[in-house]
Amino acid sequence: MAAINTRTSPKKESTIVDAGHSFTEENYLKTILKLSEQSEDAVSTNAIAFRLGTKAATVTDMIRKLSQKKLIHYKKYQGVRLTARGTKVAWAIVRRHRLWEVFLTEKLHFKWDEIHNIAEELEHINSEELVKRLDKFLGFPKFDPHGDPIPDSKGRLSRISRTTIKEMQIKQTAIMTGVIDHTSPFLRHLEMLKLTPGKEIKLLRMLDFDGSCIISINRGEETYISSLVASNILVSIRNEKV
Amino acid sequence: MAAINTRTSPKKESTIVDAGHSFTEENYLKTILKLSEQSEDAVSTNAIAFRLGTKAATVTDMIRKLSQKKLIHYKKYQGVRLTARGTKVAWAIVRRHRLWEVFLTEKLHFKWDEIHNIAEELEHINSEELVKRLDKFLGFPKFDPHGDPIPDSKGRLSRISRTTIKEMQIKQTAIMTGVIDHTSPFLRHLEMLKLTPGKEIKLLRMLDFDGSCIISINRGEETYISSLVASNILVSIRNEKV
DNA sequence: ACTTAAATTTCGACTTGTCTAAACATTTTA
DNA sequence: TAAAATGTTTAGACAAGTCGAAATTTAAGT
Ligand SMILES: [Mn+2]
Ligand SMILES: [Mn+2]
Ligand SMILES: [Mn+2]
Ligand SMILES: [Mn+2]
Repeated sequence: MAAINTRTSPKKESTIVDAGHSFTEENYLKTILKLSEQSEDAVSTNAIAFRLGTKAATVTDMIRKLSQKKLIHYKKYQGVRLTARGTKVAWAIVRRHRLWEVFLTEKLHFKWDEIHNIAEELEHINSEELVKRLDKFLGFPKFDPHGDPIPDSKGRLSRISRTTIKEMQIKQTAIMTGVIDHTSPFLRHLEMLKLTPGKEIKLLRMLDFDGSCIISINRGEETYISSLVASNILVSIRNEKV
Repeated sequence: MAAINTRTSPKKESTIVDAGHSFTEENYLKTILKLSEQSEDAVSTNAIAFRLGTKAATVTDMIRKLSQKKLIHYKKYQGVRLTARGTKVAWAIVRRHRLWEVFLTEKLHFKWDEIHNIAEELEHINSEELVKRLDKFLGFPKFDPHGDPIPDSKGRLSRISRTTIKEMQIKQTAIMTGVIDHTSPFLRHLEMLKLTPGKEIKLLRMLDFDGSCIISINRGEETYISSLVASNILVSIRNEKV
């Protein structure tokens, strides 16, 4: 299970600011960003190791390196936080990932559960110009196929208020704008139900004893979804402030 | 000048046949293919080292590895040749490279001298399905932006007879179908002259004392090109057998 | 043939990214 | 607050890819 992925970019061109991170470094940065979003606390060694499928010892080494490069703040045993620079670099990677995901679905017609792994590789192609042109080619999309926001070239990202179906009021209407669970089985299930970002969802009933929901999609017939499914679907309710 | 590029693909999916070559291995295979095309002889260690910007010692190591994997034939001090399998793998990489080049020019509007380095990275994204869909998206192109043939998914490639302008007869007409020199300065020079694949070229005069040529492009006004330029432009003359 | 010269391989050695086992620090929990 | 559990770092090793220097082999020259 050795998933090695090294690259010492000899890119002398590219942006002066921040070029030359290996595949591996980039994956660590992205992972730390993801984990940072999930809680205020510093990100733990174990959490990183788990998400990356490596061991804690390995993470400690990389943490040292990233810290030396001033991409993360680190004090022994205290976990890590991205620096301003690290944050910028990490978002740039996420931007590339999500733009490629749009490309794969919109242009190559991949299904939304097939794109993640390919984008996981494409995101490391490190050319400022490539990303700029890809963005334009795709029409400057604001969200990826899973409903996640794509930061613009300056790192600004459209934040919209999102809750799960579970938190909706009965008879309330909302637009589906994303998923929490990104795994293939879940995505395929949603596709089967024709429950994809952009659809209008009205919560008709929520069953007391197991929390499952009856909804209508685009004002069509009633659809039953389990509590688990409902709690993994993100929706935006009109007229809501962030 | 350490241009490292490692990857041990943990791809368990993908084609059963031939997956799981590192970036580095792929670059060696492609290089050996290129050098094989330039002469009948076995490819020498030094030639590979030179093209890859590495040292002979390094090449010897990789050669052993590739040989062990049955991708090349190798006897000490005798140079290497691709096996049937190695040839297939190498052409698949070339195919990906050239398809991405088409994408970069046709869809992202890169100039033909800017695409090589980016394609050099994209070619290693190893997904059968991705390449298949990209090919379709691009309309199954037969040639890349430099006029080089793109093998189809079975490895078949359209061979057309090509010579340089220097070998044309006076008053003869031909279609530009490629370049020998692929460097940026040369490509930019040709672009400035509007001398790109597809153009109709008529050789009007060839000067004796320095071999420079006067040609017309698409029946337009006369254009002067040096002997060096003429010898680096590939053309196809109608009604010629391979 | 015998002696150079050139190309190739072998021999340590270094860098990245990884792992296991053992040591050390911080938290829990009784 | 002291012992136990959990989390993190250190130490030693390994595979991949690379290099310089030295040893070998093949090719050339006379
Ligand atoms: Mn990745
Ligand atoms: Mn996504
Ligand atoms: Mn390459
Ligand atoms: Mn090309």
